[in-house]
Parts: sequence; C-alpha cells; structure tokens
Amino acid sequence: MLDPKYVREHVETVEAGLRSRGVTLALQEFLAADLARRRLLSEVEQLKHRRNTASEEVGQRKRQGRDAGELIAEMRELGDRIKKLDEEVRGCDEHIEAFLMGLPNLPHPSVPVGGDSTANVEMRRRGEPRRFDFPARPHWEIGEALGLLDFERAARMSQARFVVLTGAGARLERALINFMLDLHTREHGYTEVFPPLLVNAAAMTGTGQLPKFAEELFKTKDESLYMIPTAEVPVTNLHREEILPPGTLPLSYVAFTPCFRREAGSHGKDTRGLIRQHQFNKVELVKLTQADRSYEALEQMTRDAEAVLQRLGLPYRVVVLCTGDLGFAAAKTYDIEVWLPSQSASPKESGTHADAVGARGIGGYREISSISNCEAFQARRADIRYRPAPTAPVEYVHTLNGSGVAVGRAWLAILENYQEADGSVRIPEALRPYMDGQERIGKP
RNA sequence: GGAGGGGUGGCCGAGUGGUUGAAGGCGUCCCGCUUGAAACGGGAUGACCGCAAGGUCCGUGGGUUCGAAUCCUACCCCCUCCGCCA
Repeated sequence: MLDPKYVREHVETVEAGLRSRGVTLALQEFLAADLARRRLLSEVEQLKHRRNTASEEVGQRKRQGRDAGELIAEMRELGDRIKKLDEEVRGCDEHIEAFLMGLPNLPHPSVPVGGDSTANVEMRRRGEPRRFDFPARPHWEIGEALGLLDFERAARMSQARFVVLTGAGARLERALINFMLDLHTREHGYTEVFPPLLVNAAAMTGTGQLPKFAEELFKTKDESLYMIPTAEVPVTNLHREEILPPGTLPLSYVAFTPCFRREAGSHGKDTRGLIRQHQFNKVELVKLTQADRSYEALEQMTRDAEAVLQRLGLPYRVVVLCTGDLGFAAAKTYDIEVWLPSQSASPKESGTHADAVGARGIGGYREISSISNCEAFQARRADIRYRPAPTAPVEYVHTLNGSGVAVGRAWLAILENYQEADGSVRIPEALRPYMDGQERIGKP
C-alpha cells in the first residue's frame, strides 16, 4: 500500500508513477473521499470531546448526589449523532482502503520507463553459452529418455502442469535444494526457515497477492486458507504486526518450499516441460531492512542469487525490469535469466539474445530468479515496523524478496546445458557432493 | 471430536460501569551517587490520526448505556485434560 499522506501531498508524482506502470487513473476519487473523511473526522472528534467532558461531569454530579438528568438527556441526542458520523467515517475509510489496496507500488527513479519486457535493460552477462556439436534436445526429451520425469502419469493422478520426478531426477531436485540452502546459510548469512504452506487471507493481503490476484491462488474450501504461491508470503509475514527493537535489522531469511499457482491466463503458454507448473519448488530469499539500506540489500541479494548459477556453471544474464514489467508490490526488480538451448527467441525477448546460437534452435535466456525491493509497500500492509534507535519513533521496514533460485528451472537448465551427445547428463561439480559423488546421469 | 480455562502496554500482571491510556513489577532511556561498574535514588518511557486543540485503541465485530477494559452477544485465537493421530 502507498502511504496515504504521501499520495495526498504528491498527487502528480503518484499519477505519473502509476502511468509509467500502465495504470491510468485519476486520484480524484481518492482525494474526494480523503477530504470528506477528514471533514467528518474533525466534526465527530469535537462531538466526542464534548461527550467526554460531559461524561466526566455526570460522574462528578452523581458522586455528589446532584441531579444529572438534564445533561444525560442532552447526551443521548449527541450519542446518536456521533454514532451516525462514525458510520460515515467508517464508510470513507473502507472506500479509501479498498482504493489504495488496489494500487501497485511506485517505481524507483532508477527503473527504466517502458511498457513491456522489451524495454527491460540488460545489466550484465556471465558465462558463455555452450556451442553444441550435436543437436541439443529440450529437457523433457532428455528427462523422459533417462527416466527422470513423467508428465503422463502425473496428469493421470493429478492434472496437466504437474510432474513426477523419479530416481536420479528426484534426487537431483533434492540435491539442488540442499545445495542452495547450504550456500545461502553458510556463505551468505541467511537464516533457514520452514514456514506453513497454507496461509490466511491477511498474510496474502500483506504481501500483495490479495485482494487483486485471487484467481492466481489455490484456496482450500472449508478453511479459508490459501496455498502459498511463493515462500515470500509466509516469510515476509513472519514479523507482521511487530515493532522490531533497535539492532534487529537487517533480517535475512532463506526458505525452501513448494509453491502453488493456478496459472490462470497462461493457457497455451509453456505447455511442454517443466517451465510452468502448478506446483514447483523454490528456494526463496527474504530480507527486512532499514528504510535507508534497502537498495544496497537489493544489490547484495542479487549477487547472492547469481552465486547459485555461477557455482552451477550456468550462463545467465541480469536484467532490470522496466516500469511496465514490474510486479504489483515491487519498486525495483532484477531478473536473472538462465541460458537455455531449447528456448527459441520469442519476439518479446529478441534482439538481446539472438547471438546465443546453439546447434539446434537459437537458444535464449529465461527467467530463473526475480529479486525485488518492495520498500515499505508490504510493510505497510503487513504492519511491520522497527525502532531505529532506543528513543526514536517507529518506521516501516523495507522488505525484499528474491528467488535463490527456482529449483525446477535450475533442474531443467542443468539437463539442457549439461547434456551429452549420448543422451546422458553431466552433473556440475558443485552438486556432486549432494549426489554421492555421482558425475553423470546415464541410462538406467 | 468431548470438557474446562483464558486473551489488558516491549514482557509479566492488577482492574469496583464514571480523571484507568490503564495500578504494580520487569525491561529500556536519561540524570544523580561512584575512579568505573554493580547496587541504590530520582525522572522518563505505547501505537495510530492531527499543525494543534483534541480524538481513537484493553483479541475482532455487533449490542446495552448519558458513559464500557469492566455488562450482553457472535466470531477468532491460545492454553489444560480426555479421545484420536503422523
């Protein structure tokens, strides 16, 4: 949520910021409701003041055995008036709140302006895309041939966009999870968390999934709990409604969880393979920082996520998302995109990676991690504050989250990048300790 | 699932329908004493809205009342015992 006071005082800036994100709306509605609310409030507060002093007077008279009937009669009328005004104020509050809850965050000034992903700006590339001297195959072909994954059986017991991993495939998944958790906890200073996978509506509202994006979530029928679409939700909400004492920040958490997404509106997109599933594993990074430290934390978190790909020897690039491509809660986002030989250059992404050419298909970069600074947007919704110094007034924390990284996409990136002409897959050095030293996955 | 108990400030904990935003304690901060520290003494110490005056907040919502932390009601959450269970 945006700061109502800031919105009131910077209407033009806010409208411009929203416009750059593709949200065109006038704040007229908000300003009117806000003004009405403040008028009503000052009126009702005056009445309440009178009621308070009169109540005191009644008490005094009664104690002295004097009559208070007249005053009481007068107050009865006042009480009705107050009740009515209170209701009107509440109406305004709800209106204002509903309006603000539907607004996305404002982009940071450093974010490039643009309408869609073609305006994203590449920051850097690491690693050379491999040149294959044989026809490189997509991961679903490699995986099925090696008996690592099974979409058919998954669909039979579940639905499309689910998968069963078996044997070395399941093990590779587990190895990746452990590798990432160990890296972030041992070397990057994150505290490991294993949170609930079902959360209530308040938590979803805190991070911004609700009220606007309910159609993306799986929801339980009888309890009103939602399955998390990312660990960002429970982990960011870890400190909801808290005031963190001085010296607590920054807090850095890493969580491995499954994630569940309806993928409504993605029909026909990425239908083959592991890229887009209803259920997938992710290692998520979350930081809570002081308000003046969040942008250095964003850079650090991006480096922490990049380290995963570097250790795995996967080529990638980092892009900064333009205003039009930002997520709802984010003020600034870096995407890390891994190079996949199976990806064809979609029109949206062309121009920046067409030079990465494999033996078959052109190959392309595909998102494997997204790292965002939400500033105080989520903290305001989830009411997460801190005290900068023992006697200082409280402030909202800044929240950041980023994948460190998406496990399923790392899994398929390894299959595609480490495939051999004979159909086997080499295991990156960094993962071998997690695979009992196994160097290669071959035909069983 | 059955029976009972309870939700008050950063924490513990009092609270008769009328100076209780809330005693007392702990913690924290400032001052004094001290070479320093501890101990001790004094003072301060919630959040939200508001320029301020002032208003709001005792799990949440509704109700009774001139007036509710205190009475009624619905809901949520926590705890204990029994049953069941990974």
